[in-house]
Amino acid sequence: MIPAQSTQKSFDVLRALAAHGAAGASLADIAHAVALPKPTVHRLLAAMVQQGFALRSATGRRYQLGPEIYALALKSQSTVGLVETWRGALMRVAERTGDSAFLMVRSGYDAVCLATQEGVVRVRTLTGGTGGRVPLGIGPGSLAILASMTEDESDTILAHNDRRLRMLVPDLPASLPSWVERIRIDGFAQSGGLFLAEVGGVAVPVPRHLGAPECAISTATLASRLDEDRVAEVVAILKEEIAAVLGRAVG
Amino acid sequence: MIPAQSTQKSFDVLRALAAHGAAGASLADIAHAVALPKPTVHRLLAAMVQQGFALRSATGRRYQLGPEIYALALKSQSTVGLVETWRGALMRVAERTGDSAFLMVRSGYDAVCLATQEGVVRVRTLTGGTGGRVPLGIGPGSLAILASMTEDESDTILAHNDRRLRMLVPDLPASLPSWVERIRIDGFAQSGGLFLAEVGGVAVPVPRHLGAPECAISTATLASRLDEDRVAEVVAILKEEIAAVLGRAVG
DNA sequence: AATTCCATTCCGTTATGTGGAACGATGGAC
DNA sequence: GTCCATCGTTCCACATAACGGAATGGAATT
Repeated sequence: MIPAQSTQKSFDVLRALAAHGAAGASLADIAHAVALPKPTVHRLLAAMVQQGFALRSATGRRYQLGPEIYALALKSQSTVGLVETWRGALMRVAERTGDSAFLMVRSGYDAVCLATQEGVVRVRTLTGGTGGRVPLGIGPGSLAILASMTEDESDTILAHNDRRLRMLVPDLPASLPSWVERIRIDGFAQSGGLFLAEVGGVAVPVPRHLGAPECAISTATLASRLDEDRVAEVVAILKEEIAAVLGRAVG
Repeated sequence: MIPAQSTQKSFDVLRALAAHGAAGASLADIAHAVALPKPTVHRLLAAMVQQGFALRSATGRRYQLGPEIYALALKSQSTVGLVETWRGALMRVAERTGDSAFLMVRSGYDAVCLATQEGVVRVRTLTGGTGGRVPLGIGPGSLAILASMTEDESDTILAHNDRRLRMLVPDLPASLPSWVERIRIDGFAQSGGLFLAEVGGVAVPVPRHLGAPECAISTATLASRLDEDRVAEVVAILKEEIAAVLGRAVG
């Protein structure tokens, strides 16, 4: 494994802070979320507060993300650029399909939602909106991202995520890798209704280009709206809009 | 000092990544910026790339901030809320004064600029725009933030930043603490033209409220536009707009 | 082809983080 | 007002995990 294990702990704490809402989280909450003893988390949080990565409430019993994260994000030109690049496509997809559209990007072993465009039809999604995350391996956007990598890469990630995925979805299909392979061939991913039965979605991977991370454009809508013909229709729209942004055909 | 020293190193690396532009930074660049040996930085970056906090170019020789930071920022409700809260005030300040207006917030030992509203007059500022940072102790916004803390706190921070401040401004006034004390009494801070001679600015601290971090609203303009009367005028406008947002008088 | 700069791996050393246990603070119930 | 449960904080002996100098491998530049 890659070294710098103590670093991981801080990162896990950051994500745990993000996962809790505006109300913030107590030390015990976070310790539980990251499965580390309280003294360890206490030490990490103290350092993070000092550096502006975390914020303590006046009472001192609640923590939340600090302004440093936001300030760094403002300087993350490549990601800001990515969002700007695709916002127009999301708007057109939402307009043309009537469903909600999402920009999903790989971040470590997760897919995160960086931008959303609500359509006429609004549903509760796996990620729960902007900034939400899903382990790579579940959800159309997430699967499309896996399909945009080499088989080696996606297999490694799926192996790494196995535990987490099974925790979320007990009856996980036996062979995700072959499912991903199928997506590579088809050129799109479709929600299997595994997680939220009423909700369905479609995603098309964005072809790798100039140092940008792996990403995909996806939609979410009511499962009942997604018969076979409609899937083909939505996929075509996604491919058109991606092609329009990249200036070349997507296939 | 607070423990978790290895955590600090990752944070320093993140800031170094942010400081470099869209072009990214090489391993050697970063190692130099954070004053750590290459193998150490290499290890940290490997972990950060794996977690999505950093991004490697296709060639593998350039690093930049990854999407994880942006995703976390989207979930930093308190900071997002802060920016939303003050954006209107910035617009009105820029409108009424004709100068540029800034929301400055404390983040660790720095003041960071979270939002900007350009006025008719545009100048180069200390922070260099949204996401920019300055050590607490220099610049009107930064000084106003110090003035909004207890004397103990501001003195501790000034002592901590002494080295960095002297590096930026060789002829730093002997007693910053008493200058800050003065700002507490006056209720506003004014740029001393220490850094950029042609540029001047004014800042008013936002009174501490409901768990929000220390912050201030500041303006920047041509030094020539800032005679004594004008300073009083701009300060009055800042106080009015802050009061309007907080729903109570400032002063 | 030679040179320089940069990234990467190795590995013995030790500084660093670790976390159980004990303590102290806080707030809610009665 | 007292008791109790929960949470946050400090301490410290211990072992792990990070460290970084030196050597190696690659890539770009002359």
